[in-house]
Amino acid sequence: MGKVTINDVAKAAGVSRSLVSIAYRGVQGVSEATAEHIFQVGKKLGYVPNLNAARLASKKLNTIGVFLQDLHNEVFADVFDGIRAVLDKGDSQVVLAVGSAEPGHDASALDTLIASQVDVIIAAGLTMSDSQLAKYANRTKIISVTRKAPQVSSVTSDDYHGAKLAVNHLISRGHSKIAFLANPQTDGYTDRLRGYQDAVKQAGLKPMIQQTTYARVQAELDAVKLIAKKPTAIFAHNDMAALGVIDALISAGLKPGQDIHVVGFDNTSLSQTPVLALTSIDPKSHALGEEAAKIALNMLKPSAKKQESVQLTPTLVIRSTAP
Amino acid sequence: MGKVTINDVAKAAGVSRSLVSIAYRGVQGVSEATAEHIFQVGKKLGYVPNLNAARLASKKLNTIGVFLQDLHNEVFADVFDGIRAVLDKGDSQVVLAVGSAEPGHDASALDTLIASQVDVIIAAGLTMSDSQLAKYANRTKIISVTRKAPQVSSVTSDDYHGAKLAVNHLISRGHSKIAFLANPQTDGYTDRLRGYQDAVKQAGLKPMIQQTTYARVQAELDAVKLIAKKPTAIFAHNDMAALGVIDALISAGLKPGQDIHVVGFDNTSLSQTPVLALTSIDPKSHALGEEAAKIALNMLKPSAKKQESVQLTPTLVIRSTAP
DNA sequence: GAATGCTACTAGAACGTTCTAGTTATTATT
DNA sequence: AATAATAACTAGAACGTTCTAGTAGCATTC
Repeated sequence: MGKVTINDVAKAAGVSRSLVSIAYRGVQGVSEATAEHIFQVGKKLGYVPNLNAARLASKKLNTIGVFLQDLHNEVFADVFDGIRAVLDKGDSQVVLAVGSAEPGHDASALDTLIASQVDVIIAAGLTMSDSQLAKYANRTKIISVTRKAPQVSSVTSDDYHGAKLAVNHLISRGHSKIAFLANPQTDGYTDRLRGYQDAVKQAGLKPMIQQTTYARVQAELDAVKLIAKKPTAIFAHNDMAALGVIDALISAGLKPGQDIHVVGFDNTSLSQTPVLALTSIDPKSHALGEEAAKIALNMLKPSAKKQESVQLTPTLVIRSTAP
Repeated sequence: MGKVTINDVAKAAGVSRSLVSIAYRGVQGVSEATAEHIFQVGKKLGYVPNLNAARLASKKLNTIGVFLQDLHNEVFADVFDGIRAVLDKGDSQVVLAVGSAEPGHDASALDTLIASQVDVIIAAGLTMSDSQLAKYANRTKIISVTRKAPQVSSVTSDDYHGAKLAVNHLISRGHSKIAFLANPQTDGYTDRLRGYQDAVKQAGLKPMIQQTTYARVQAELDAVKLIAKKPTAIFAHNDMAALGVIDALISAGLKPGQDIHVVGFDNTSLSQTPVLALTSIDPKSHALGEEAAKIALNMLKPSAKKQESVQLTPTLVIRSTAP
C-alpha cells in the first residue's frame, strides 16, 4: 500500500520525472507515444498524482474555493449547480467548504479555504459582518453571492426590486393588510425590507413586520404571531420561511391561497411542487452561480479588475398560494 | 500581497522555523511565553499556514474525505451534520466532494479525494457499481453510507426492515392494493424491494411495482402511471419520490391520506412539515453520519480493523398521509 | 558531583510535485 | 551545406511545511 510517486513511474517508464509530470498535466512537450507509455506504466503501478504536492509546487493551478452557507437550504444547491456548470468546462479545481448554524463558523470555513491556497473564493450566503467580510477581501480575492457587500465583488439578485414585485403583486390583487416575515440574519434583509416598506407606503398602506430567525420551526412560531394580527397576505423573506407560514396557517385551520395569500422568495424546487404551489420571487440562483464562476475565472487572470459586481433582476412566479 | 511563510515568521520572531511549526500545531515543545510571541508576530505579518505544504510534509494529519451524492436531497445534509457533529470535536480535517446527476461523476469525485491524500473516505450515496466500489476499497479506506456494499465498510439503515415497516403499517390499516414506486438507481433499492415483496406476499397480496428514476419530476410522471392502476396506498422509495406521488395525486384531484395513502422513506425535514405531513420511514440519517465518522476516526489508528459495518434500525413515523 | 531526566529549542533532510533553463535530435529554410 | 527552428526530453532547484535527531541548559536524583 506504499504510495506510488511520480519518481516510481519515471523510473519504471525509463523517462525523467519531468516528462511524467508533463504527460499527466496534459501540456505540450511529450510525444503521443511516450505519453501513452507513461500512462500505461502509471496505471499498472496505481499512480495517482499527489494534489497537495502539485498545489504546493505550482503557481498557476487555478484553484477556486467555494463556500456554501447551509446544505439544508436548496438555494445553495442551485447556486452550486450554476458554479459547476461553468467551472466543469475549464481546467480549474474546486475546493469546497460549508457553513453551519454556528455563528463564527463561516469565518473558519473561509480560513480553511485560504489555508488551502485557493486563488479565489466564491462565498454564497455569508453571514459575517460587513467589516469582517471587508477584512477577508483584503487578504484574498472573494466574490460574495446572494449577500451584497460594499467594497467586495458580489453577485446578487436585486432584492429591493424582488420585494417590491412581491408586494405589488399582492396589492394588485386587492390586498390591503400585507405583512412581512423578515429575517435579519439572512442575505438581502435590508433591501427586501426597504422594498416591502416602499411598496406598502406607495400604496398608502400600513407596514406590518414580524422578525424571525433562520430555522423553519422558528419561522412557524413567528408566523403564528403574525397571523394573530390578521393580515390578508404574508410576504416571507424566503421559501423556507414561507413554508413555516404555510405550516402555521394549516395548523390554524386556514387555507393558504384562499384565507391568506403567501409569497416566498427563492423559487426553490420545493415551491414548484404542486402540493405547495408557492408563489415566489425567483432570484435566478442558478444564474447567480454561473455569474460568480465567470467572475472567478476572470479574477484568475493577471489582468483582472480588482472588483466586479453583477446584479440580476428577479422575477415573480405566480402559483396558487397567491394567485 | 506576497505570501507570508513560516520562515518569515521565524525570522521576525527570532526563532527557528521548527519552533513556529510547533507553536502553530499546538503540540508540546514550546514555552507559553514564546508561543504567544510567535503568534503575535505571525498575526502582524498575516501568516496563514499553507495547508498543502502541511499535508505534503505530514504523515499524520488525519484528513477525512467526505463525498455527498446530491445537495438537492436533504438526506445528505442530515448525514453531513452527523459526520460533523463527531468530527468537529477532534483534530481531524475534512475535505469535501459532491456528486451530481452525471453518471461517472462520483468516481471522479472519489479520485479527487484520493489525490488529496485523504486518510479515509466517507462516501454517502454512491451510485457506482459494486465492482467499481470494490476497486476503490482496494486503493483506499472507504466507508459507504446509506449504500450497502459487500467487502466494504458501510453504515446503513436496515432497508429491508424499513420497507416491511412501511408496508405492514399500510396492511394493518386495511389496505390490500399497496403499490411500490421503486428507484433502481438509488441506495437500498434491492433491500427495500425485497422488504416490500415479502411483506405483501406474507399478507397474501399482489405486488404492484412501478420503477422510476432519481428526479422528482420523473417520479411524478411515473406516479401517474401507478395511480392509473388504482392502488389504495403507495409506498415510495424515498421522500423526494413520495413528494412526486403527492404532486401526482393533487394534480389528479385526489387527496393524499384520504383517497390514497402515501408512505415515504428518509424522514427528511420536508416530510415533517404540517403541509406535507408525510408518513415516512426514518433511517436515522444523522446517526448514520455520526457512526460513519466514528468508524472513520477508528480507521485512522494503526490498530484499525480492515472492515467495520454498522446497520441501524429504522423506525416508522406516522403522519397524516398514512395515518 | 556525576549521572539522569526534562524542557526549550534548532539544523537539515524529507515530502512529491512543478518549473526554468537547458541539451539533444530532427526537420525546415536559405 | 550551413543555419535556424522546432520537438522531445532532462537536471536540478524551488514550493512551505513536518519530522528526526540532536544540543544546551537546568533541575533532580543517588
